Amino acid sequence: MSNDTRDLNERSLQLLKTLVERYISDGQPVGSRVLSKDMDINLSPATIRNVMADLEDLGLIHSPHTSAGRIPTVSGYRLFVDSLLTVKPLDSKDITRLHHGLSERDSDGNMIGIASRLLAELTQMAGVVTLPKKELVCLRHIEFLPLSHKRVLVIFVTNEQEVHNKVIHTDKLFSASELQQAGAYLNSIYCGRSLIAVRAAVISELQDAQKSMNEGMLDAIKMAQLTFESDHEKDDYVLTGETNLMGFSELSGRDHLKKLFDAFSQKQDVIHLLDQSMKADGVQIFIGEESGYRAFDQCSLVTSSYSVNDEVVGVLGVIGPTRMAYEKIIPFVDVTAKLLGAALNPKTTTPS
Amino acid sequence: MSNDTRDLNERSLQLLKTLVERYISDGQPVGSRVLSKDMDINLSPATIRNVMADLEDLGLIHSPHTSAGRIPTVSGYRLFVDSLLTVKPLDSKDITRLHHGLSERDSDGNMIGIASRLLAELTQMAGVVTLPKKELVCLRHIEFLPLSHKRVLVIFVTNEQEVHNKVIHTDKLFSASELQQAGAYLNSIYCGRSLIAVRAAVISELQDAQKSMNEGMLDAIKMAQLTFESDHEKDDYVLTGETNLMGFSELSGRDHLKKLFDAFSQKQDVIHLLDQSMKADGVQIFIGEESGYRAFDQCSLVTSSYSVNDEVVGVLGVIGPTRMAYEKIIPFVDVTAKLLGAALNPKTTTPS
DNA sequence: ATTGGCACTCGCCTTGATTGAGTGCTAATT
DNA sequence: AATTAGCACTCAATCAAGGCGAGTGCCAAT
Repeated sequence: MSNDTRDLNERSLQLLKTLVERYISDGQPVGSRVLSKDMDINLSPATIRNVMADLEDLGLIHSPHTSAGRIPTVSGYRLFVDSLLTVKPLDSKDITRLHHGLSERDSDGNMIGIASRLLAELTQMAGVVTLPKKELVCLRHIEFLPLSHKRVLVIFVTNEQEVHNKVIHTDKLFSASELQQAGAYLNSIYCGRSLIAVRAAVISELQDAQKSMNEGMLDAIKMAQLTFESDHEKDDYVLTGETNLMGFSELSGRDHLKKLFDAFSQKQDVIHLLDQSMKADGVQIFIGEESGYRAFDQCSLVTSSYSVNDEVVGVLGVIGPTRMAYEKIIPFVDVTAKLLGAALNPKTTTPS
Repeated sequence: MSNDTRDLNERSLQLLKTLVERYISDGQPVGSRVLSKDMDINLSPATIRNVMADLEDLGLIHSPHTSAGRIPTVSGYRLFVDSLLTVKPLDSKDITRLHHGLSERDSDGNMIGIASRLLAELTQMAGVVTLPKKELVCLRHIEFLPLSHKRVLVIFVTNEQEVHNKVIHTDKLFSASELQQAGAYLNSIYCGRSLIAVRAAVISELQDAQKSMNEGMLDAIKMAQLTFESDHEKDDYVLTGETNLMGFSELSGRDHLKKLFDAFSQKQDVIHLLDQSMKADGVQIFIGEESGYRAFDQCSLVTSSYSVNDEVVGVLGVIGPTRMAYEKIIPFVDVTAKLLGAALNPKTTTPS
């Protein structure tokens, strides 16, 4: 038979849609009988069976065994979300919750964590939000405090109110006041620039030899170099509601669950996956094996990048079983991303 | 029959010990035959059976069903760990790992996290470490940065190098330099005192009305009050290696696992449990239902408080199935607690 | 093109028989 | 009096067989 979806007529698509919807809501393989009752058009089970046979040939659905109904394959889900889906408007309760949670007032500063918790709580699945990427993060304040053994505690604030800290080892011993001066100096020249820019500037300063710098300035630059030298704070994300995933029977095979949670704490695979969504803007979906990571074989990931000042700075999303209510999750993720972007935008802060 | 453990003679205890050890290593109910082969003293299975019947009457062991061997009850485990255990010296590899990980050099500052990870990794169970309690935490540095809308970002450093931050809402608008002065003022008077002490001092200052204070000082005190007013940072802990627990078949009932992980993310129950260990010093053990929390029915918790300057400041421990190798875990937790305490002690830092 | 009919497949559940590990009890032995 | 051997008994686990039912595929009729 053909394996081109163009062979599908309107009715077949409608049928596939109904089947996927039914399977998503019931979790049971759906047979020709129930499908015939579920469909708008009246068709006998026999006809349905013929159509389903075609859909199976196209690899859109399949039977777990001879005498069970059909369930969507990954391609089936894919076609469904790409072309058949009728997105539902957001629940008004959810909208209020999102607005309330993501209004910059009352925030304890950690918007990322809040967004993640909201995603998890309102979808009853796992919510994930990446930290905004560093290129877009600009330095607001930096400061040094002395520790024992020629170590120095660096505290720096980025964007509005994100506080970071790091311990660096210096060549020589500095007094508190020396360190304070160094901080003041660095603040005066680098404040407001992006971390990437600061790193570049620092390196070039050091290479240009010490032309017109006094020793204090040089020490300050050196410390800045130590502070920003590596990706001291790797790409990272906040993941919450993992436990929600334990409720889904399709994920609850023991080794499966362990693989999944291990992947969560390794972080690496999740990061790669989220990075891919970074490029495209708008909502993106990975269904089952599409992700390419074994641990997520039975999961779908609905993501959206979020932007500040029309520049993509991060990704957020929801992780759940492939059998999830895409028509609700997709707009939900979309809206959350937009609201988070707005909440992070310093210009747009609503006048009080 | 009697229900007093004094009825137990040496041989019965030896037998119980062997039984528990065997069950811990195999995970199977242990019968009279294997036990007879496992014991030092040569006894026939029949004799063993008689003794086991006594132990069962005392509630120390029980049969899951008529024709299975016996497994220890909670009381059985309790007697075992209290009186029968022969603790094994720590593996030398583990000692090196601990020393290496908890030496203050190379630390990225977060000793608590490191300790937790070490506990989890070396025991292959879950590791938990509470943050040091606040009474013992002293203020080292405080600083304010302006945000939009009359909000102020407070950054303060406690102990050596722990950085905290919080957003407070102020009555009026402050300039960056006003805030800087306020910070300098507060540093000059409160630096080195414990957070509790600072809070008390701030409150009394405010009550004493503004005797000889200028407006700047008053504003500074007010901000300090906002910063330290509540338990802004609740008792908290760092838990790692949760996924290790998914490997144990005895915990892997789906709802059970969910309850457990929910308890972990609620944090509340775990905190209560850990608080109890705070009082006693030295190693403490909760076996199965002893904890009083349903979620931990199948778990044991081996904890030890850790101290800085002979003062208990926190608790760490290991969470695993009741069937765990207590003879190794107990000394392990003990040593880790001592090393963490030493690592946190500012006086004891080894000279470089 | 659609539908009814029918044989067929196969997972699921129940039943029943078998096995084997382990017990409790009693009577014999030390 | 303590220990042991012997024996009947219990009960989970395993397996095979059979019935049930949902659902299919195909064919012939509409």
